[in-house]
Amino acid sequence: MINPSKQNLIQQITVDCVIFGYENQKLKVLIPKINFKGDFWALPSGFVSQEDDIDAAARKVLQFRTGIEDIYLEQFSVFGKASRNHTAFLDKLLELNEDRLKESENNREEYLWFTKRFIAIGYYALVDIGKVNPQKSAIDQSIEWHDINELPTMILDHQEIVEVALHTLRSHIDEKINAFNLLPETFTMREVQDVYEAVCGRTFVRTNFQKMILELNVLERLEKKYTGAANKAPYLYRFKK
Amino acid sequence: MINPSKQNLIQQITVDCVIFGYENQKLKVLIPKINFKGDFWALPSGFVSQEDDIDAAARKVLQFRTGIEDIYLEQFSVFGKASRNHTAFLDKLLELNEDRLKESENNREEYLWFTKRFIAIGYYALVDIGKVNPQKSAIDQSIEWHDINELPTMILDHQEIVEVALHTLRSHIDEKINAFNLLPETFTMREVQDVYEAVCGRTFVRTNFQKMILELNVLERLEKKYTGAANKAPYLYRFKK
DNA sequence: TCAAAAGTGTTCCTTCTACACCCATGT
DNA sequence: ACATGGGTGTAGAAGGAACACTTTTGA
Repeated sequence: MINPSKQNLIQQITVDCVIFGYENQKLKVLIPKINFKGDFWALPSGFVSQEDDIDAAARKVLQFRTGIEDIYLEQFSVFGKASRNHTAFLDKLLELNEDRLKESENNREEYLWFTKRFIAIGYYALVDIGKVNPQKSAIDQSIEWHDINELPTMILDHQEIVEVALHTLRSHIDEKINAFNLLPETFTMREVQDVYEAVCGRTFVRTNFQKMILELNVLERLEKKYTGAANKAPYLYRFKK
Repeated sequence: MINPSKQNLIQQITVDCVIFGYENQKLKVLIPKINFKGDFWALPSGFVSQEDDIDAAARKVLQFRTGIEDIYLEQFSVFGKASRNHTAFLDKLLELNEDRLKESENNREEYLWFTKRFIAIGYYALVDIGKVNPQKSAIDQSIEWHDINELPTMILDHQEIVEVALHTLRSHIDEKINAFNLLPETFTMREVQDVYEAVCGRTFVRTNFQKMILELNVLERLEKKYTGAANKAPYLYRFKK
């Protein structure tokens, strides 16, 4: 990585991204693990270039991590405690990795950059796991989808950031369901319900769910879908243009 | 003002505050006018000291402008376009005020500080105008309450910031009505309704409003209030502890 | 004919809205 | 008595939740 203190970035600001993923009725979060001794997990995040809108900065993080171009994302909150810095994390990391990390002028500058207090602007997105090929950054050991109920212990306040993101996602799911591009061009009501249940972490009564969704007035009904299964063929739907 | 570029501040970040005020069934916004030729209005805002939580930075702005200690405020959004800078505004201001503003090393540094791109973290509050004695800052010519429907033309995107703040205020009024400390210790239902109508910019049917508020379950009914008016005495209420 | 999954309709219940109606108060 | 503003009740509409019932499908 190029020493960020030498780049044309806004100081003390990060965009921290909660990338929710959906697959097989499960809601997950994409979390990289840092390639140093000591099991450190941290949300995908990035700095803000002087030339980028903060939305664009977040978009870059998401595009890099997921490979998806047209991704829908939303800013949901800011985390700005004065005590919010990476000092404790970095010191622990340095202690455990003395062998790899030597003192140098460049490292010193980087240390000073990173240990300043940082304000995080939180963004979330929700993507189809099947369409994503998660990308490690240069400092990552791995990057994986973690079930929303089994998150690893993350650095700083990243746990809280995920919680606020999840809360926002749940409360906005109705308006955003088509923006996330999770469903194929045409789909059945069952598939919509599966997404809702994974996101909201609860079940819905099938028959009432159908009415609820149809009343949002965003779907149009197409022909039936014959799957070969021994049961009634469900209708296909697509989002209205 | 002390040259901000010499203080221990986070760069390129402001907290911009939309201070809503209520009085006589009217909703207003507190907006200073800058003490230079050219009619420039700008929302009260401040920088973030390295030692302050961003919430604390916003609180300081509100305390200074209103004199109120225990003020309830809420962060609602971030405005972070790359093009978001004060250059156009400052150049206009310099052009109109050549006589007062001379080139100097200090002014030059200040100019460079202010013309950088800034990210604004938006906060709003709602206060009782009767309890506030609006304070001008050193650069203000005046500071006044403006009716929400007759706002002056403000610099940058401050108009949009107010709109988003208002939208957030309206959607949260139910949960926040007691936090804002707008009503006296005891009050009538009519007074509550007046606040709601001013904030929401619409009327409510009296009888239904009463039920709606009582179902929030935050009020307790006290004795009646005899005003001397020739009509039935209304009950007094107060917020439950 | 049967099981599985999907579609429709109904019942019950809660909430919202408009409004009728009565009550208390001081002149 | 009466105008004024406040409190209560109710009828009708609208919206949700639970569930019974029917239909479709391939084995």
